[in-house]
Amino acid sequence: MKNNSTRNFSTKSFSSSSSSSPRWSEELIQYCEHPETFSANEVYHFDNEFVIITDKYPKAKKHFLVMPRKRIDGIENLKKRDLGMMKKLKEKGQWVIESMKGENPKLKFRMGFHALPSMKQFHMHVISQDFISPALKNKKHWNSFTTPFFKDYEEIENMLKEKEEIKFDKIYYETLLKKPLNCHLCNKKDIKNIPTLKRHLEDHWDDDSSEKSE
DNA sequence: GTTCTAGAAC
DNA sequence: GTTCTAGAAC
Repeated sequence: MKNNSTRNFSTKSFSSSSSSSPRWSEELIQYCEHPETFSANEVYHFDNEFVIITDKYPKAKKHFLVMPRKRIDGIENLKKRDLGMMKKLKEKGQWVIESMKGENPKLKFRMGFHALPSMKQFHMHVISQDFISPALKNKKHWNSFTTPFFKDYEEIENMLKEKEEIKFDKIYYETLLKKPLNCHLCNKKDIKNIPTLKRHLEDHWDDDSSEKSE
């Protein structure tokens, strides 16, 4: 088998010939601009104002991104005037959660935002709290959803009501991502490594009790 | 955001 | 020797 590396013609003049941000960070934008071009597995729902996609690398059994189709670069570019959009965003999120709970009442959800998102285009995570998924692979993945790095919807809405700008300290929030692995359901702290954490999460899912002794 | 992989940890 | 993490990616 050959390493066919001869595909050098630059395809698709995407938005960033002058911008310095890498292409991968802009991947969400196409879902907002052309939701109709994606399969139902990728785009769960869309209308004129919002798109709901299934996360390409889900970190739990159910993991969606809910986004306004209007271009908003990131959480730091939210303004007070977006409070109306936010309320509808929340309703979209709640709608997905209800739908998923209909499929499996055992699922618990949070909806919210990363303090320091990697992807452009403002997006809200709707993620089930089992965190059982092959795509959850490292400490950063874990801590981004289980430490204060994850901001619940209500917190952001309240911040926006109080201040015109939302800004999180980069240094501080990056340190949160390096914290030890602690269980989000029981008092187990400093879990040895990711494979051990994954077994622990499976146990929680199986016996459905949020208090584990081990 | 992911992939890949060197070398740390076990 | 194998498992696991964490940093580079031009």
